[in-house]
Amino acid sequence: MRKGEKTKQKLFETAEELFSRFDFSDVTVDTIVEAAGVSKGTFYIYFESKDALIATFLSDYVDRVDADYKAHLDTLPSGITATDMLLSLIAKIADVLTDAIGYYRMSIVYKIQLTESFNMDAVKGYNRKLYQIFSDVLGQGIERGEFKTKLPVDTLTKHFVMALRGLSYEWCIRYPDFELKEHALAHFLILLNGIREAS
Amino acid sequence: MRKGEKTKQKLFETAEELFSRFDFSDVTVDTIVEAAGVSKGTFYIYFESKDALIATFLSDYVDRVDADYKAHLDTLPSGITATDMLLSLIAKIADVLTDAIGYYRMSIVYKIQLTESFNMDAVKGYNRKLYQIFSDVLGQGIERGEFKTKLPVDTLTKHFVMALRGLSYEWCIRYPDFELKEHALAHFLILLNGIREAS
Amino acid sequence: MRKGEKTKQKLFETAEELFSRFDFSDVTVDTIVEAAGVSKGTFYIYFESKDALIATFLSDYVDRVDADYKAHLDTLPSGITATDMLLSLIAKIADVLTDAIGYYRMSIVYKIQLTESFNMDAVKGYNRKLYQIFSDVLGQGIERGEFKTKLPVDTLTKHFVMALRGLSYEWCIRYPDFELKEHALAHFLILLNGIREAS
Amino acid sequence: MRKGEKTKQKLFETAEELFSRFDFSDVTVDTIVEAAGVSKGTFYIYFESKDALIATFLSDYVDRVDADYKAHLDTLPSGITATDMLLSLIAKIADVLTDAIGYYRMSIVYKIQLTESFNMDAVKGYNRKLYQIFSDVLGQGIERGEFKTKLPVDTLTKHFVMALRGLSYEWCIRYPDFELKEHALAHFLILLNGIREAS
DNA sequence: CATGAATGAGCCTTCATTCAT
DNA sequence: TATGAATGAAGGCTCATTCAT
Repeated sequence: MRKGEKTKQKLFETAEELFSRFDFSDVTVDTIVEAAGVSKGTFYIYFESKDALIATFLSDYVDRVDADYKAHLDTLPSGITATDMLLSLIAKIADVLTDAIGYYRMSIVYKIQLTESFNMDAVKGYNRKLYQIFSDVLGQGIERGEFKTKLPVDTLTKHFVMALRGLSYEWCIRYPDFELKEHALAHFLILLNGIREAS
Repeated sequence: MRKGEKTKQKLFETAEELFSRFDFSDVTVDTIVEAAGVSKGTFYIYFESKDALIATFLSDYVDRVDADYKAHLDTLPSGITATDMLLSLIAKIADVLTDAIGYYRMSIVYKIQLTESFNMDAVKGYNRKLYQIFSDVLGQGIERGEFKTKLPVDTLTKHFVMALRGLSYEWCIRYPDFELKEHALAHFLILLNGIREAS
Repeated sequence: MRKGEKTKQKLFETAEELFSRFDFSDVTVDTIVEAAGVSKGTFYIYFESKDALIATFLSDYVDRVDADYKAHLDTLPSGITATDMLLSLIAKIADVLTDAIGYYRMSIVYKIQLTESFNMDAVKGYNRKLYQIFSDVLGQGIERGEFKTKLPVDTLTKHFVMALRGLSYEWCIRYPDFELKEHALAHFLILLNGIREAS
Repeated sequence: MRKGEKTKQKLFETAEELFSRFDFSDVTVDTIVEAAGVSKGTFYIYFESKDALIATFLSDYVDRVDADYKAHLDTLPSGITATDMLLSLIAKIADVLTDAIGYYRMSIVYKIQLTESFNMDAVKGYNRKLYQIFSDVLGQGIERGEFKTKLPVDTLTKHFVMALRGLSYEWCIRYPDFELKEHALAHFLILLNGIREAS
């Protein structure tokens, strides 16, 4: 727990910082250890390989972001409609992506998900917290009769999360010519409209 | 002109085959020439660089696919509703992606779009043929009063194409646990529902 | 004598042009044949190798330049002193180097002489025409009692030609901060002063 | 720090040895590491690139040689004439070139100076130690009235250093048919003669 | 005479990983 | 725990030369 833990943490934080600025393949083990001020051998004491480090990094990442979204939802007044909750959540997500994460970091996450090398179940799994959040809100909307669609909640959830992903992806590849928040809100208005009446 | 063209084609086809199975960065020039049965020097007679080959590959790719979609639309009976046209197109696209292209190849295309190294304007541009196709169909739907939304056609088009991209992306990263066609049809039903009434 | 000779000449002239602008090693056989508009195979019909071409090129070169100097000397009035003849020759040489040949081409010649790969006897041999010219002029100066030095003519010649070479070399490596003509005349004034009296 | 330094030195010395026998472009990194008995990767730990190695090599080189000349001059008795000092220096230089450096290594230095790729200012600059040495001696000669020329010291210095360069160059390209020491002394006698009287 | 497709050794460089200390 | 020297396979690319047509 002493020195070793500290060294590992320093390495990890240094890597995080570098990953947020450069492509994974452009961040070499040399770069990391030099920036962290430790030797190359030390790196391999704490991480089995460069890939293992990347996997850990991404897992951590997603956890933090999701916790942020959950916290936001908890701040909303209880009397609000499901539609407004959802739109508020979308706005929040757009803000986080735009301001806190940045298109570059997001691009990396998307790219990594397309690569088989890493086990990214934590990130893309249906069990991710974000799914739970969407599911909760949509469930409330249905219960209250706000959404009359006959589709089951978990199906709806999948569609909505997927739409979010589509928007984010679009933002990444069109950056900086794509206003994420504006497009996202417009898009979800269509979707919400689509589930308001029984289909 | 005979032999040379043949060799170039052999190289290209070999590369295509390898690209469909491995990551671009995992397909080396050495791999290609060995598989094609020619020398390394020969490769550089026909392709300026590895990157140039990749760019050509992707460009070719998108062209073929879009032409396929256009052809499909032309086979539909003229009396069909815009909604049905669109759903038929979606079904066709899902089939093409699933059967002809394959999730791996598609992953590559998505990944490459997240990389700045290549000029993939041809692929991601709003002027891609696919946009035109969606735009045409949606325009007809509005003219005929089938879609009462007040959103302008080109805005709608962008949303629909984006949704398609979101679906495809999801399919790529969930493969093989994601029924593209089924999800896509369901998703577009929501979207179509969302634009049927004036919002 | 027909077509073949023409092709060889075209190749040679193209090469000459390229050699005057780029380093030998930067002029590839590909460059030459492309510029000459012939195929690579053709090149090897007329020249045994790239090196052989270079050797021919340099030989030709020196011949032309020396003939130029000789011609200049023949235009001088017969009553002129040996000192003035020599200074006039030096001025002429400086002009030719500066205006007709250029420092780049000259650098190449100097460099090639430092390389064993080519047989540059034609260029550096004591039998080069330039030696003869200097020898003639110095001989006249001694006969007329203009130069009282006791050194034999051919020794003097070697010293003078060498001094010329030193000046040219200096010019090459200091270009463009070295006024060749001015320095050369000043330098030869010292040398001429040095052989005017018996030593 | 022990082992590493040793390896770097071994690499450097191996390179030196190879550079003294072959052209820079003929000495490949492969050649060097094989001769040094280390792996290719090791080379790049200690030298940023092949060019960097060459630059270091040449810089080192000139430094050593100049220090040698300076040391020699300091051994001369103080009562000696400037003329004798200079001739002694010339003799020393000729010896060093002939015995310690060798015509091949010298050829390399001359060749490299004709190449723009390297920043050889250290070698060819007027501020090189050798210039200072010549300048000092010539200055003394003028002060003492030994040289009555009206040319300023620094002009004289340039002419003399240039003459030395011309001699060395001649030696390089005529080797082994050129007695450097003998020719150099004879040549400088002419030059010294040329500045003894007011011109 | 001429072509141009094909060769392949060679070049410089990178980088994840190992291991003796 | 930590070091850092050493590795070597791999990468993309060049170019003088050959040879079947």
